[in-house]
Parts: sequence; C-alpha cells; structure tokens
Amino acid sequence: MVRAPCCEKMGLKRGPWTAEEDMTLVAHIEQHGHSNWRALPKQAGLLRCGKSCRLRWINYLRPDIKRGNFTSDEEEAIIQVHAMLGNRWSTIAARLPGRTDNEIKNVWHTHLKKRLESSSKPSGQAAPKRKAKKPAVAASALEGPTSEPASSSPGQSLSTSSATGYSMASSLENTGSSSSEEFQIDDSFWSETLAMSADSSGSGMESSDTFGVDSGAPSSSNDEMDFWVTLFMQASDIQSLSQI
DNA sequence: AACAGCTTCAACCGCCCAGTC
DNA sequence: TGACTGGGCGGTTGAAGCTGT
Repeated sequence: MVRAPCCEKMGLKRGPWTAEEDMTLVAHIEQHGHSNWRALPKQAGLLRCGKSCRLRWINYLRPDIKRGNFTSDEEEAIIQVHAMLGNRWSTIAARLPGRTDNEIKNVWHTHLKKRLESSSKPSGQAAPKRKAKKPAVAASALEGPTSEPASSSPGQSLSTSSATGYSMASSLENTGSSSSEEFQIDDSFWSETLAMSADSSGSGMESSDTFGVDSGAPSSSNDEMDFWVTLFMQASDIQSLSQI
C-alpha cells in the first residue's frame, strides 16, 4: 500500500513558528474550528502542513494550555502515573489539565527520569550538575493570553514553585511525601491495593477523573487505564492513612 | 570575555489505528 | 472486505540558551 506523505514538502515552511503564523492559526481556528487539519493550512493561508498546525495548536496555542514550570504535585503525578503506565504520554497528559503530552514527555526526559535514576544510585552521585534554571523559552516568545511569566528564579530547583494557583487533587497532596521524596512501589503497596480493588470492584469506585479532569475520552478505551489510575490513587490514600 | 559543553524544549518524523468509502 | 485517509501518539532531533572553566 502506497501511503501518501503526511504533507507535501514542496513549498511548505518548517521550523519555528512566527508570531504572525501563530496569530493566523489561532484566528482561523477560533473562527472555523479545526475539523480538518490537512485542509486547514490552505484555508488559513499558512504555508505549513496540517500536522504541523495541529501540533502547534495542541502543544502551544490552545487557550487552555497552562505554561510555566510544573508544580511538585504535577511532577509527582507524572512519576506515579508513569510508573504504572509507562510512556503513555497522552494518557498522562489527560490527567494533568493544561499540560500537553509533549511537555510532559520533555519534563520526564529532562527532569524526572534523571531524578529517579539518580535516586536509585548510591547516594553521592546523584545530583545533576546544574539546577534547573531558565523560564520556559518559548513562553516569552508568545505574548499570549495564557502565557504566564515563568515563575522560576535563578537557582530554582526542578521541583518548581507554582505560581499558577493550580493544585492537584488532594489525593496526591495527602500522600505524605514531600516533592523530593521518590515514589516507590513495594509489596505492601500491591497487597493493599489489590485487596482494596477487590473490595471496591462493582461497588462504585470514585470517578475515574481523579484529578478533576474531564479527559473527554470515551470511557471504553480508557477503562483499563482509568482502573489503574484510580487504583493507584486509592493506594496513595491508603499509604497516607497508614502514615498518620 | 570567550569558549566549550550541557540542558531544555519546540518541532519534526514515522508509525499505528480508527473511520470512511 | 480491502484500500485509503486523517488524526494521534511516541521517539528523536537540533537550535537556542545557560553554566562552568
């Protein structure tokens, strides 16, 4: 089967988006929506392929995007869900309102993965050479309504302070672990968790929307995912209770 | 001050899957 | 039923910025 290339390369622009292109794209989507990504750039007069437009919109221009550093709660959530699901970035992103899969992926590879790796090593060789530093680069490029000045200050660690006012659901806040503590799954976790899941099965588990997110995804395909996420969150509650 | 090395992140690539004809 | 299309996802890349020497 001959598959057409995702977009004709000829004459299409690549690379960083200009503010003008951003404005054009946003204006077009606000006016017409994005029912057809492939046709969109032509309709909007953009010399970009549809995929590129989609990516730009999803990862950067969407009005509900939350920019700026990740809160420690968000980081914890990523670590925890990643521990269960692996590199299911879109699924993880669905649990973090305003965050994109791409952003989460980047944070994972640049911060969290190293953090976990270093924590698993013998103490002493852990810390990255440098502290996290700059504000989000591109956020400053786009003076959009949702771009907020990255709240980082020199020397700010990767467990970012949040100026967003956003906080994760209390289930995470109650885990009793500070942001610097690493999440670990031990045997007691699974025994407690599985026991609990047996109890709760069929008895109306809490909404799968543990983070207060409406992922918008049809439940059928995400049932399994939701199950594990919910399971995990409940287990977190168990652990926090046991620490009281 | 200049340079090299490192880090970050926006953007691209290619594959897969679901929907449509 | 199979071909085809469009959208979505995860992995990777490379330019820009930052830090250390």
